[in-house]
Amino acid sequence: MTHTPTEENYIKEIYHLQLVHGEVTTNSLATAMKTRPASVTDMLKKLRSKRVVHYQRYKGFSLTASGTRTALSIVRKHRLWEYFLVNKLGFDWHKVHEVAEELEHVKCEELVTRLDEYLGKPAFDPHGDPIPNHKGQLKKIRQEPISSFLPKQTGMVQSVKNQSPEILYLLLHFGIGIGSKLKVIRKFDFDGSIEIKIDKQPPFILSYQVAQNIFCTK
Amino acid sequence: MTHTPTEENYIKEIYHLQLVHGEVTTNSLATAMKTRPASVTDMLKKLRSKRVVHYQRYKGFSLTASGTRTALSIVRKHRLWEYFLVNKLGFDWHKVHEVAEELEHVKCEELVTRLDEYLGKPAFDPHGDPIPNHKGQLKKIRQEPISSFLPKQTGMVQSVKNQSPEILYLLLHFGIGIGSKLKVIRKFDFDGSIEIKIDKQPPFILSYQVAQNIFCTK
DNA sequence: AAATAAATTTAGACAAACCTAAAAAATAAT
DNA sequence: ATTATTTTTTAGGTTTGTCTAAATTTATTT
Ligand SMILES: [Mn+2]
Ligand SMILES: [Mn+2]
Ligand SMILES: [Mn+2]
Ligand SMILES: [Mn+2]
Repeated sequence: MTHTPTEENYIKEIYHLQLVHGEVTTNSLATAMKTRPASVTDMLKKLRSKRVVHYQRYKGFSLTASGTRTALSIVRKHRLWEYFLVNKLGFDWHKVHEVAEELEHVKCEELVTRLDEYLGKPAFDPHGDPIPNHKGQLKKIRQEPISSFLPKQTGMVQSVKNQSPEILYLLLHFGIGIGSKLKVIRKFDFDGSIEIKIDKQPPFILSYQVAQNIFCTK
Repeated sequence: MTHTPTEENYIKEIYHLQLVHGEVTTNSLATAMKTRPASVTDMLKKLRSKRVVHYQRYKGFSLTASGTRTALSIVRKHRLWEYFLVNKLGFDWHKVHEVAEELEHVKCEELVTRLDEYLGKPAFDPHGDPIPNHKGQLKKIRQEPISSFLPKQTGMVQSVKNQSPEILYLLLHFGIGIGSKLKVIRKFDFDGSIEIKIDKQPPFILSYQVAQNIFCTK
């Protein structure tokens, strides 16, 4: 079964919303897709006819097994391209999502296979998100937000939850990236902000909003 | 001015037809685009309103200066991606056109610049066609079809005119690629076929149809 | 159990890119 | 100079993905 770029974007978004919130609704999908609920309903009928979603009017919807496989293959392409853009072309990590949003729709199995090989079959994208392998399998890593770490504890950055260009750009300027080792110096109860130290850099303060989004392993 | 992928494909095709035949007509463009003359007329009105073509009904059309610049930038992207697919990902040269046909529409100036840098600012694509530089300038090479060479003359392959996957695949199997040194052994007047020798390979015969399409420098 | 509010779907339209069939203009042939 | 042929354009429709406004169903309050 072949899908239009628009269908693929819907499929990917349904997958993400299911993963993050456990469920999707017409409204939440409309918000995520920056479109109207009526348009979502139209698309759901189309995706149902293509066996991508289970859907009964007024009763909700979810990806079928085959729809999930499709979603994973799109996510795979998206993240492989992001990896390419950052690690081969030297893009900053906050500029690649938008471009990968287009590249992910290029239709060519051989391209995905060769790109994967060329990149060395990476398991994580530049934002620390797992890249599904050719079978759709994901590597999982136990990780906690740095905001939950205690003073004197050290964590290694594994991923960033909120991936807006704004927060990624901020982290770039703090010198924080995937793999950075962060030591918690102290926490300020008043606003939840945290003082952080990176080796060979002066300590600095992260707001709670930012710290919540930096996921680390101990 | 921003264009849809469809508009871009029309612009590129108008450019090619103008280059190869000196002119374009509604019918020739319809054939090239695998669509109907009526659809071409619709698109011409749209492209005129976007100042891409000069167009008067029943009087013909041609690219404006700005339309030509746009065409060159699409050709540039197409050929850079082809170069990438062959020289970085290891694709065979007869499989890349179709994929580049999609990649060329990805909208990101920085991507083109970085890709160009990454590839070493190549001047020719895998089929020997010139890649416009960032200013839209093309390198030209004096070249003749190997069918016009005389016995005992040697030529170096610079480009292939007909670029259907079929002829490219055939050449691949003969071991002929850009840069190959071909020595003409003899020519058969009956059908125009030519006996060719490549160093360290047994001689072989090329049909006139094929020989006509292999362009070489002396 | 009604009434109200929220979520979802339907109805009807629109723009892009395509189509077929018919009309109009340009070109070629007599 | 007509007539015939070819080329191009218009007229009117279709499909995809979008929209707004109205109707319907479900969920929440009272
Ligand atoms: Mn996308
Ligand atoms: Mn990512
Ligand atoms: Mn194209
Ligand atoms: Mn080429």
